[in-house]
Amino acid sequence: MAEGQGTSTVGGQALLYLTDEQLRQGIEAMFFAYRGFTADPDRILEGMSYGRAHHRAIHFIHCAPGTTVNNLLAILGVTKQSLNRVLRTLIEDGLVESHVGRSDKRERHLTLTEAGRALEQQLSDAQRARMRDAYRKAGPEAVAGFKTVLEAMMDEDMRRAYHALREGR
Amino acid sequence: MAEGQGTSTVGGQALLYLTDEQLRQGIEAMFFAYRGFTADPDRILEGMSYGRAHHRAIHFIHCAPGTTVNNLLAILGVTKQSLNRVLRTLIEDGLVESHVGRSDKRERHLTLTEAGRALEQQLSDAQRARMRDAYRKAGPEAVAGFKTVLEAMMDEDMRRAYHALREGR
DNA sequence: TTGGAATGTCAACAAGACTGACATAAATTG
DNA sequence: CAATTTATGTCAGTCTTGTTGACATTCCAA
Repeated sequence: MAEGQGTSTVGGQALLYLTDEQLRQGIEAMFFAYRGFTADPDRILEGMSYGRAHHRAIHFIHCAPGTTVNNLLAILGVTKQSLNRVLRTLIEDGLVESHVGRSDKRERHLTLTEAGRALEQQLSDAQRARMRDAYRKAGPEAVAGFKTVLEAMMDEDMRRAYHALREGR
Repeated sequence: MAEGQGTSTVGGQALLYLTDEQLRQGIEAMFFAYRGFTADPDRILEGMSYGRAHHRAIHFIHCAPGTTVNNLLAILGVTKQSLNRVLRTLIEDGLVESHVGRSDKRERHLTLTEAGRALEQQLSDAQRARMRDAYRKAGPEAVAGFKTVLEAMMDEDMRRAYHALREGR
């Protein structure tokens, strides 16, 4: 049990006394942890004229190869104009390929090229390394709790997107 | 124990078999959860010509009233010029007050005005409500694990800042 | 007392988000 | 078949928030 976190048991169910101070602590932990979470890929990307936006696109194209622009838009939660700028540079630079859809020719299906996969690997290696270290330090029960809380924190539609990605694999 | 998370016990210590896929899952959970985490304050701020940067400044000035610009800079991890723009508008709009330091006149000490405290309250109410719901859904053990992993994910200097805030209260 | 370090401000610029308008091509519907 | 809707791409302009460079003020130490 975490220190300073009041609990009691009513009808066999543990309850939490959540003070504002405890919630604030969680909010700040989230803020600082997210900075750490993005720090390594950011460092790699800086100087190669890419940013976090490119990283996100590359990540999700890797996860769902052949995904459409519209699909990616929904996952990333940005406008098509914004995504398009990023995709254009990635395609120009030969990291992403865009193929006209077979059945629906309006759609463009996006995949990583060999070079794209190499960069994806480099970025996700760095991010996974930090994640792995954190998981190791914290231990398996903490990791399970971590994922449970994160999922509860998502909006409904993001939770759907999150699970959809998982099932698609 | 979370599903699909292999564990074994060696010398009394639980070990994790962390596949790339499991780590990726954590990475995506972090991405989607952070979106949810910032969604409510973002909604409140949109239309009042403030953004996330203003929220962060207000949050940490509230936590550490009388803090200096330099101090805030270290916590937020941005350049002083970037912070200054945000502070200037907050001061112009009467949400933040800046007082020249007594002992060191180079320093400016920052505090929230009444109006600033009101906005802070509104923003953090929204964010805490989401946090509280997530904590309730997940349960006390999950919350403990959540905080443990987040802390392990921070950079060393952010962890220091995080603990310093806690002690200062 | 003088030069450097610390602190904060102003100006200009870049990345990446946004909106709105519009073009094109393909699919769908009446 | 004609009209509409859908998926995508593009241009122009704006906003937020990050950056660097230049500079003023204040403090401190040699």
